Amino acid sequence: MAVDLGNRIVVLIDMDCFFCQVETRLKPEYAGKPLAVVQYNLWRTGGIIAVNYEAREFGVTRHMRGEEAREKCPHIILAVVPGSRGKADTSRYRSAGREVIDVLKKHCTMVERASVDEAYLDITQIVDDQLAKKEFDPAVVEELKTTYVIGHSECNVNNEEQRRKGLEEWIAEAAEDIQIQRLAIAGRFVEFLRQEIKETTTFNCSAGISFNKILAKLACGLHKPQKQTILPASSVSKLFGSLPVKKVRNLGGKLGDMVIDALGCHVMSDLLQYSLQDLQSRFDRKTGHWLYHIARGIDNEPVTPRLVSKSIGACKRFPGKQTIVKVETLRHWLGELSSEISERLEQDFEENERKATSLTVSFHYIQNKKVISQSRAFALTTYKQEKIAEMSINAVLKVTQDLPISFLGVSAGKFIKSRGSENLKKFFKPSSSLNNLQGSEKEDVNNFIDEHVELIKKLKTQITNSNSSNENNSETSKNVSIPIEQSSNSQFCSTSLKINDKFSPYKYESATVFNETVMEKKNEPKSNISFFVSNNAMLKLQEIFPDLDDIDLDVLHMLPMQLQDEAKKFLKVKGIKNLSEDINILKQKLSNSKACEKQEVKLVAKSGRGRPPKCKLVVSNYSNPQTDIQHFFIKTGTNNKAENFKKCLQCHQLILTNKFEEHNDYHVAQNVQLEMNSLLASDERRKRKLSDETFDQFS
DNA sequence: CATGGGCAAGCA
DNA sequence: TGCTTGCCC
Repeated sequence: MAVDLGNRIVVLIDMDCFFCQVETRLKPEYAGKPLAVVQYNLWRTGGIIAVNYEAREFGVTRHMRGEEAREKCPHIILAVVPGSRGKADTSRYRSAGREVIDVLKKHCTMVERASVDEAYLDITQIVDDQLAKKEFDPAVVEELKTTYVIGHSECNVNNEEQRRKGLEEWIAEAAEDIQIQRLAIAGRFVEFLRQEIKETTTFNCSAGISFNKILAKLACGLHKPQKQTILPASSVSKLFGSLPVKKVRNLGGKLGDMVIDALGCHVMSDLLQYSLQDLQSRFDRKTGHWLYHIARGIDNEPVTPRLVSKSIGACKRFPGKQTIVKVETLRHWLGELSSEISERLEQDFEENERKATSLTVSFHYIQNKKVISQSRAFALTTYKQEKIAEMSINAVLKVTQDLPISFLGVSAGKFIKSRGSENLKKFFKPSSSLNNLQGSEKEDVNNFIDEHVELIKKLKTQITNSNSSNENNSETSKNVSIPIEQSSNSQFCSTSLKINDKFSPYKYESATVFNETVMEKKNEPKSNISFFVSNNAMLKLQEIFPDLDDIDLDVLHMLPMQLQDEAKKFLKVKGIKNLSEDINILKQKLSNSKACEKQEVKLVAKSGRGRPPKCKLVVSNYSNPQTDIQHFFIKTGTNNKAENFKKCLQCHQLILTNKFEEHNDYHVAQNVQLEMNSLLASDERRKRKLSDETFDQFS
């Protein structure tokens, strides 16, 4: 029978025993041997946080101490998480996780980083495009070399014969079933992705392929490691007939216990007997609604494109005898935690061009033998370690006085884009490095300014006009842009500024020497400001001149030769007439989008091979993707009629027809933003040291 | 004496 | 904003 779970194809990519793989890449001699990763190793040989599959054979699991693991498996290797500032530091795994994300984002625009080693992908468009382009060929079965299909082989067993037989049995029905075709094409694509990950990072992973996040996640876990699993809609009911409630994402904790205890539901299909009203009365409205639908395999949570985390934090527990009782000790640890996040925030600023604006200090203290958890949040105006530490210490002491402290955490979040506007002025204004420039360089810069000052003023006027129609003082805004090019193989020509850490707004006071950061072209001479030329990026003139009415000559003097050349090229091909046309289109777009609150107009230089570059305008934004996009979605429980909705081809959500255009703008903007981020980040990473890492084959 | 460190999101 | 829950390794 036909089971409709919607038209999305959602994938979860999940690295196999990730921390173990990272350690094995560093020390290839670990390959093939039982291995666990522990945090700390003084007390009972540390706590195990990851176990490889060789060690699992011996019954070693997480939640064990290193000691216990040694009892079960005497030859086990216990790799210790690096220690820094007196605490475990997991940055090694975070950057390894980024490598994986970098591979994924090359092949898919809708990637949501769900954890350090997991990502959800919405590949609906990719699959349907492929299927539209080329008729389905059952021979794809030959490319599904590590694919299992639920309902056609036993779960939790990796048996090649069974796998192959089940797969062929399933594919045999493909001719009459478009959903089989779609999933098979998806499977082939995911095989490809996993192979790409393997080749570029050495890491193995598993994947789940289905119609939504919950099912993809579920499927992924059923044939680990190094396998991928397709969960067709028609197999859901059978699977749920024996699937323990707690195996489903979000039901692994207290809610799952409540479902079991209050309803006596032990497997998912037990939930089917309850009506929506039943569930909503026993739980809250939202939870009841979710339970009712998830019991039927329905989950509408969209894959929200996001490659970076929303917060950066560091914390440490001080259990038992280690509880902090002296102010001195408190100062020490908050100093260490502040130091770590300060460093990580600076790095994040480099990689992601954003600034955290909020700092939250969390702490647990003990009063009357009870642990009390509290947190305090502040505006974050500096990344200076001393300031962060001072704020944190004051906040904690104010509450705890002399009470013992068992936990400390510092976390920064509420990021805003740091490009453009006043932040750059801050970097440059106090700079004394102008003196470091050679005479000829100065001259070049001055010529550049003279040549283009009129043009810049005109641009400024246009930009201001465009912005004034949408004045709003909200600090968040929305990304709205005009598509630059649909075809994927078209060439773009662009230049973008990249500020390295010495330019951080929080460090500029002490920055007198500027490091060079040249991306893409490795042998370029050193310069004060880094930049890159890419074949598919965009020129962002306003980043160079954030406030065109208030150009600080010192700023312009600092422009490197390469940038000047690029800028000249750009400005020569740039015509005001062209620009004003684009601004008109832009204005029209903006007036349609009431969610757009604060715009920044940027120039995008586009050039095809053998034809002159052309300019387009892009309005870029500072926004929170979730909150913005969700306002377009259907509110469940409202009585909207089907004809009022239109389906979005990008995220496959039903959108209110009258919001559709706005919604679409969102995606366009998001894609541009993602592209920019990805370019900046990958170039940044390329220059980062990888020397201590080895790329030998993982077992 | 004790998995620990780390993320995201929901709720009031 | 502060607190809790859930999940990852």
